[in-house]
Amino acid sequence: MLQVAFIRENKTLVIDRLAKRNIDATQMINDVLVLDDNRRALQTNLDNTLSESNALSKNIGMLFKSGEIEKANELKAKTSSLKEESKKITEALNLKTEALNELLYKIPNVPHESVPTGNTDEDNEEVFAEGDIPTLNENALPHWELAKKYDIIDFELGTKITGAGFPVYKGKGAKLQRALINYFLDKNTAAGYKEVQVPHLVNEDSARGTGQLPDKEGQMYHVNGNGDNFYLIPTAEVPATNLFRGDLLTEKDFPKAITGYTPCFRREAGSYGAHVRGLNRLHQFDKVEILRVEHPTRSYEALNEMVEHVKTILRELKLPYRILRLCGGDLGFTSALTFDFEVFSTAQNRWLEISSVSNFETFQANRLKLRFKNANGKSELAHTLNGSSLALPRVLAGILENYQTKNGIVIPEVLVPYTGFDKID
RNA sequence: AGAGAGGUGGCCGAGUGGUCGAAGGCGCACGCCUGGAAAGUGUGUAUACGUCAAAAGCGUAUCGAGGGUUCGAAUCCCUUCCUCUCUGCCA
Repeated sequence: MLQVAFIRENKTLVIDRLAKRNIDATQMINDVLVLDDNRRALQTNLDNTLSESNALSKNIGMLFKSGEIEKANELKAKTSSLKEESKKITEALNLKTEALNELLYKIPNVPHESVPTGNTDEDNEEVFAEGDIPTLNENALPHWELAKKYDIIDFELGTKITGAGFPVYKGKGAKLQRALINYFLDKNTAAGYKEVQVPHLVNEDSARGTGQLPDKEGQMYHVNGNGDNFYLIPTAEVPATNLFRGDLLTEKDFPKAITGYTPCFRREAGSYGAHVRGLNRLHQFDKVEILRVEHPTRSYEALNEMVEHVKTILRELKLPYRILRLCGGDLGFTSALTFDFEVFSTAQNRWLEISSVSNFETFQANRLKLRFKNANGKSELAHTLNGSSLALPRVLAGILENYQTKNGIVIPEVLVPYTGFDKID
C-alpha cells in the first residue's frame, strides 16, 4: 500500500511511473487526495468535539465532588449533544477512511525508474545469461517422462491421495528433494541469512499484512472448519515477512536477513496443457526463501546482493540460466523492481521461472507497520525484499532434463554430498 | 477439551468509576559527582493520527483485541484472542 503523504508530495512522479504498468492512475490518485483531505477535516472536527466533551466531563466530576449537583446535571445535558455529534462524525470518518484504504489497496506499487515499459513477458529485459545449454540426444525426454521412467515422482499417486498438482516423490526423487532443500539452506545461511522455521498456516492479520487479503483470497487454501480461520501459506514470504509486522526497529537492527524452507500451497485455478504439465505448476511445492528488511538507502544494494547470491547457486548447479528485469506490465502488484531467474529446460525447449527477487520498498512495510527510528529520532518505514533461493520443482525439472544421459540422470556434483548418490538410473 | 487465574509502558509492578498516558522500581540516555569507574544524585525516557511551512507546543486515541454501559472506563458488562495452573487427550 502506498503512503498518502508520498502520493501527495510526488503526484506526477507516481502517475508517470504507474504508466509503466500501462495504467492511467490520474483519476485514482486524485480521488485519494480528495478522500484524504476529507478524512483529515473530519479527524480535526472529531478531535475538537471530543476535546470539548472531555473538558465538560472533567468539570462535571469536580462539581459532583464539591456537591454542586444541579450545575453538574446542567452540563450533562450539554455533553449528550456533543456525544451524538461525535458519533456522527466518527461514522463519517470511518466511511472515508475505509473508502480511502479500499482505493489504496487497488493501487499497485510505483515501479523503480529502471523498470522498462511494456505489456507482457515479451517486454522483459534480459540483463544476464550464463551457463551452457547442453546438447541432448534426440530421444531426450521432458521431466514428467523421466519421472515415470525412473519412478522418482508419481503424479497419479498424488491424484489418488489428494488431487491433481500434489505429486508424490519417491526413492531417489524424494532424497533429491531433501538434498536440494538442505543445499539451498546451507548456501543461504553461509551468506548470512538466519534460518527460521515458520508456521505453514497463518491467520487473517498475516494474510492481510503481506497483501494476500483482501484481493487474492481465492488463491489461498482456507481452513475454516470447526471455528478455525487459517490460510495455508502460498509462500514463506507470508509468515516470514509477518515476523516483523508492527515492529519498530533501530538503525542498528539492519540488515535483517532470514531464510526458511516451507511447502507452498496455491490454488492456481489456471490454464492447462504442456506449460503446466508435470512439475511446471503445482498446488503444493517446496521452496526456500530469502528475505531482508533494509534501511531505505541500502535496499537496492541489498537487492543486488540477493541477485548475486542466487547466481552463485545456479552457477554451482551448472544450470543454464538467464536473468530478466521485469517490465511494468509483468511486474507484481507489490513490487517496485523484480529480477526473474529462468533455467533453460532443454527437453521442453523453454525457459522455466525458478526465482523471483524483488524490492518492495515501503509498499509491504506500510501495511505491516514495519518501521525504524531514523537518525532524527523519527519513525520511518523500512524496505522489505525477498526472493526464492530457490523454488524446488522447476529446479528439479531443470536438473532432470538437462542432466539426462543414455545411462541415467547425473546428479550435479555439488549435490552429491547431500544425496549420497551421483546418478539416478 | 473441561475447571480456575490472569493479560497494564523496553522489563517488573501499583492502580476497581473522575485532573490516569497511567505511582514506584529496573533498564536506557544525558548531566553532576570521581583521577577513572562503581555507588550516589538530577533530568529525561511509548505509539499513531490531527493542527502547524517546520520544530516546539497543543488536541485526540491507545492499559491484549472488538463492542457496550456511563456526563466520565485501565477499573463495570458482553464477545474474542492469548498466557499460566490443574484435569483430560495426544506426536
